[in-house]
Order: sequence, then C-alpha cells, then structure tokens
Amino acid sequence: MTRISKISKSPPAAVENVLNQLGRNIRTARLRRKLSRENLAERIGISRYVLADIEKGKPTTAIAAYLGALWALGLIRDMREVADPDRDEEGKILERARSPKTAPKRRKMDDDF
Amino acid sequence: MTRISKISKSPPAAVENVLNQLGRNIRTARLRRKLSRENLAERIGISRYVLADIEKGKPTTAIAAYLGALWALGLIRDMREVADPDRDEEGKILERARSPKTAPKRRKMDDDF
DNA sequence: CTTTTGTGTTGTTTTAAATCAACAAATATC
DNA sequence: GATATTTGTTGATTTAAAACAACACAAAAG
Repeated sequence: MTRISKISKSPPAAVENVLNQLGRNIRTARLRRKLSRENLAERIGISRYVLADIEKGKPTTAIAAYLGALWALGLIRDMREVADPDRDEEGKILERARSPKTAPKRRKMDDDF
Repeated sequence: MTRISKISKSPPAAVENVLNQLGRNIRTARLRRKLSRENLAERIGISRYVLADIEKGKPTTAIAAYLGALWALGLIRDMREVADPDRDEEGKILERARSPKTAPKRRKMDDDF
C-alpha cells in the first residue's frame, strides 16, 4: 500500500481469482458459524471495515488480517502446506539439475539459516 | 496499513508461524530457481525491499505481494484449497445443526451472492 | 409497527507501508 | 588477486491503508 504496487493495482488473473475465492470462503465460513462481521472482526483484532475488505478480496490488505481471519475461524491449518518445499517438484528438479551456469547463485544454504 | 492492527502488531503464534514458514518457503523456491531478489521482485511488480520483507514473514505486507510471489514462482495453485467450504467440516456441521437460536443470522444465502 | 442488529457507503484523520538513494558487506565470477 | 552481483541497512519521502464517525437501508425480532 501506499505507493501502490503494480501487483496490488492490477493483479494477474490467477492472483485475483485466488483473492476473490479466499474472500468468499471466509465469508461462507463466517456465516456458517453465525458470526457477524463486527463480532468476528473483534476476535481477529481488526475493524469491521477491514473484514469487509477481506470478504471482497481486497489486494492491498495486510496478509496478517487475512491470516487472522482464517485463524479466528479455525481454518489456519490450510495454510501450512502452501509453497512447501517438499511439494515443490519443479523446484526440486531445478535444484537437482544444477546446470553449470544458470544464474549467479550466491548463498550456500538453500533451506534457510 | 497505518493505524497498525493488533493482528499485525502481535499476531497469535499460529499466524506468526504460518507467516515465517511461508516466507522461508518462498525464499527456498526462489533460490532453487536461481533468481535474485531484484529479478523476482521485478517479475512480481514490487521492489526488492518488499520481497525481503516477504521472506522475513512481515505481517503488514499486502497479501497481493505474497500471492504475487507465489504466482511468479508457479506456486499459486497451493492457495486454491485454502478455506474451501467443501473441506470445512466444522462449518458444515454447524450449518447442519441449525440450532434455534445460536446468533442473529441475517442473510438468507450462505454461499455467496 | 417498532426496535434491534447487520451491513454498505462516504468522508476525514492518522500513520506506517512502499519506494528510493546510498552505502556496506557478502558472495560469486573472472 | 580484482570485479560484478546480491543482499542488508539506514534515512527521507510519498501516499494510501486502517480506523472512525455518521448516515442509510435491510432484515430479523419484539
């Protein structure tokens, strides 16, 4: 936000779709649990306006607000596998390939620190 | 965000863990693909500074930036199942239960519009 | 009908997110 | 060794996200 990024101003279709779907899913989960926006927003620690933005799939909203919604709804577990290195088959192949000069590669460790 | 939300200032452990893990996963995927921060950031449409924040798991960064990173790395598909109503067993049970007075319930439709 | 609750909208204020520049440090490449 | 690239950090600027108030409307409850 602020100095709004290109990715937020006009996200690629794939990102926009995920965002809209996520917002609708959060709304569905809220209604199923018979929670009002105000009620759920309070549990998350945000205002009802931000929760409304989330349900609309607003791109510029802080990721913590989205994750907080999932958490408050008991759905945060769904995030655990996202981008899991063990499931990143393409990445594993690229790593295994290790072609002599694909790019500058600088860090010795790949996993973390 | 400004007027920093409680959820961003001090996220619950579950949210913080997901955030840190997600950042590390994105970093791992980037390194496997031998992309520099600047290179990947350009593809995403953000600055290298924001990508650095993402890899650190910064809570206040726009969700579109995170999703853009996943998209640019070919990992956006992992987001499609998050909070999927079909998988929300607890929500389905609550909906089926329909106890006489659990909350004010206001909207007729539960799925979307 | 009246009251209550939930939601949508608009405008205002606050304030920190995103960017950029410049430098230092680390790593890779030659 | 020297050079190029990547990354980290710090400080300054820009600007829109988040909160808030106030209103209207819808739907449910009395």
